[in-house]
Amino acid sequence: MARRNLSAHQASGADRLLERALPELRQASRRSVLRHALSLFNAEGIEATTIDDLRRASAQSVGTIYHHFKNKEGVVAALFFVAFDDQSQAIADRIAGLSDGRAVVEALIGAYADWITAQPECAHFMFLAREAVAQGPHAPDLLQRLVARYQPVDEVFARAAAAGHILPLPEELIPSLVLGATESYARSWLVGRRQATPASYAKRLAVAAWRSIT
Amino acid sequence: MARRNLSAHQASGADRLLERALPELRQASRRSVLRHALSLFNAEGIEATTIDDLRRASAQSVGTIYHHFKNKEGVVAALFFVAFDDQSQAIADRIAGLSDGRAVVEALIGAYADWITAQPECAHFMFLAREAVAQGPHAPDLLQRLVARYQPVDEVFARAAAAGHILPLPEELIPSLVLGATESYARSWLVGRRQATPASYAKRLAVAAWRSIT
Amino acid sequence: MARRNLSAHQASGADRLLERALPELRQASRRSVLRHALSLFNAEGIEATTIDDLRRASAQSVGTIYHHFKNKEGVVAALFFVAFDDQSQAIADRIAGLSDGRAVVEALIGAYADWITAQPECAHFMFLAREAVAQGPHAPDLLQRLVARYQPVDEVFARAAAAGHILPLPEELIPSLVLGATESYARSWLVGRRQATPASYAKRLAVAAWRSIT
Amino acid sequence: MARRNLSAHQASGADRLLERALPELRQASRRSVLRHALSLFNAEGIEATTIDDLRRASAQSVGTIYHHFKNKEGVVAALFFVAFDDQSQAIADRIAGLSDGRAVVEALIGAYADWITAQPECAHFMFLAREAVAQGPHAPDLLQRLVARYQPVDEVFARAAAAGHILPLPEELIPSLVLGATESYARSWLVGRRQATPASYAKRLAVAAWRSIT
DNA sequence: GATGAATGAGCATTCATTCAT
DNA sequence: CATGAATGAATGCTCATTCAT
Repeated sequence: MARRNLSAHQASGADRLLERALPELRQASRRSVLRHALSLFNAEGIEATTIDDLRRASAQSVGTIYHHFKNKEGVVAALFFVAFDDQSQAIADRIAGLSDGRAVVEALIGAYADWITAQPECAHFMFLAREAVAQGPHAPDLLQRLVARYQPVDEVFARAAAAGHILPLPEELIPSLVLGATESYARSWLVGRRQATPASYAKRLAVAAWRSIT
Repeated sequence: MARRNLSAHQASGADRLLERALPELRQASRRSVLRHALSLFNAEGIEATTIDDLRRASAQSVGTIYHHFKNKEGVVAALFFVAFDDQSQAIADRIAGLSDGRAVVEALIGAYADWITAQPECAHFMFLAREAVAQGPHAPDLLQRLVARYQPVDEVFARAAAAGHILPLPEELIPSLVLGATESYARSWLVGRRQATPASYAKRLAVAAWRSIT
Repeated sequence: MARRNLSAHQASGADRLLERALPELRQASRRSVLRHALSLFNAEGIEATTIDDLRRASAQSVGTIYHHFKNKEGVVAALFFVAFDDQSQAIADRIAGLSDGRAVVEALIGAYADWITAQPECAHFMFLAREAVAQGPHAPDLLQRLVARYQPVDEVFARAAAAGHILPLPEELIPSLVLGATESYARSWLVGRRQATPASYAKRLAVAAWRSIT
Repeated sequence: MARRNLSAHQASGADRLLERALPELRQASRRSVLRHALSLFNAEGIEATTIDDLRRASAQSVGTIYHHFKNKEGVVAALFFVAFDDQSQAIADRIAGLSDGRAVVEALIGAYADWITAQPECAHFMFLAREAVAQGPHAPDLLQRLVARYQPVDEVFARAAAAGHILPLPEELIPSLVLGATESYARSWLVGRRQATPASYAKRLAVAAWRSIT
């Protein structure tokens, strides 16, 4: 059951992320639960991590966990959205102002690869939790955020396609062509099957993505 | 909990696959368990499916399931390898005799997309079970089969790289560049987020893959 | 879990009763808790109603509930005695001044049936809570009030028995003979198994009660 | 919470009843659970009795209890219906062949009072569990059995009413007039508020019942 | 007095696995 | 070989109550 221990050397990455997301002092117990949930979910798997594991690791009471998150599913969702939103922000920051297709592809893949490399714990957890969140009661939240994240990208691509700068591809195929390879490599790296960081391949992945749609 | 019902119109696909893999008459009970396990794992999730669900659906006794598969993990692994091997065979059949890089990419992606389209239940289950198998006691089996499957492909790519027909890319990056987009699209289609079959995009995915490494 | 909804058309009955019992302005929060406790206890059952349900419905804080009622058992007891006392008053009003056995039976059954018909919510709750109160720390309170309520009736019956107007029955049997049928019918009506109100049968029940002891 | 301990001197009554109902050797574990459930439910209350109490008292495993009864609610229902059916049989035996209204009233009240006196544990539990069963998933079972039990009685009363031997009373009022007093006294006796057994008053209760409807 | 965050013992129930028949 | 009754550790979750602010 145990996966590669991602927490040792990058703990501070996730810590900083959580402090960014939950800055208030009164959120300390909330943050403690999420911080340790991240490690445990990654190390043991989501289903294999019990509320009691969470309680013990975060030094909070069961009641407090349920008070803040309502549910085990609520802990998963809260953590997922904290990570998702941070990732979205990183992407938005890098894309802001760009209108050239190629530049957007580079920015998107760069931001994605860099964020995953900087936040391997969160990134790994996002792959773990994604399907559960997409099938759970927070599915609408996820959908709305996905639309918001990719809207600027979609618009640039639409204009690039209209201008003939990229191939006239079916719309539902483009996301896979652009991000499929990066996601695939990131996934492999996160589970320890690859050595070099996604960030180190960002350029090549961006070039390949651009070539695959032009 | 329930995912898109994959079984209705393609039941015969998985049925035929299982008959190919377990042809003997005495394997009928084994086959029945695997057949219904496939549906249940896809519909409810692997962890959410209980041995008792399996017993009820397959009309076998608990004892029989344990006799054939040793434990629940054994059912998952058996089903996974039946599907994996069938997929490997489909790929091997299509690649056999090819030595041109481009032709191999087309064959590989074509075989992969076609197989997934023909066996959506098995394909979906493979995505569900992959991490569990890769972490479980059958990890070595999986590794060995992966090596065997991709050895011919790797050799062709190595020669193509040496001949300068493809870019001199890091070896660990190539699988993601070649199959990442296809896998990404297949995953989305299998959970119902895409309409057109992977098979229908096989050509375009192959072209994109080839362009991304040349 | 849900019982027949008693609250819709008779809400005002219980509201008036509570205003009679807790007239002071500062009792508003107390009254609000009791008002909503009545509905919830009837709808969900006493044990199934949580303090948090009470808090939400009454728009009070947990602390306030505990301040006023000490604990959950205290809410039950307070509500029970408010209802009990109102019912006792209705009976006392109707019996006052009567000394004839038959007239007392008619008055008692009439008052009882009328009160239950006018206060179905309170009456239903009294059946729900009675055993709990009789076994709890407020048992002496209940006993004392029961004695006080039935003392005038008992005296009239004792004189009637001495005068030979009613049968020489064992004392412990009389309450059941007089009120058993009315209580039985009221119980059935309150849970929705009978259509006509207890009040509409009060006359017949009184006649039957009188005949059963003469 | 604790009620009067009914079990000490009458244990054998309930034991015999359960052996009548579950005679098979293989039912031993089932019977043990029901036997101890009866005592615990009566002593502590149904809601206050935990599955773990049942497990400990009956010396069975949790799994066995759930295997046999599915639920805590299932234990309650099983016990209720064993008692109910035994009571129904006692009534049916006494009523069989009677066609005279008065004789039927006497037989019904006699059988009822005698059974309660002989089976105070079961009788007490029936009062405890009745509403829960009537509201739960076994409500239809209860309804059907009630109809079956009282059908012969209803027919005799209908003929007696047609012949003018009893008053032309509303049908929904009759059960309360006939059994209300007996039920009321039995209830009081079972919780220890009365000394003399229901059986010892059966005659008087029957006379009173008959007078109340004629 | 009023508030509501925090507590943690306790509960019903599940389920993979065993093993006597 | 096949069966399915029996097991009991483990789990997610509830909820009455407390108490610092």
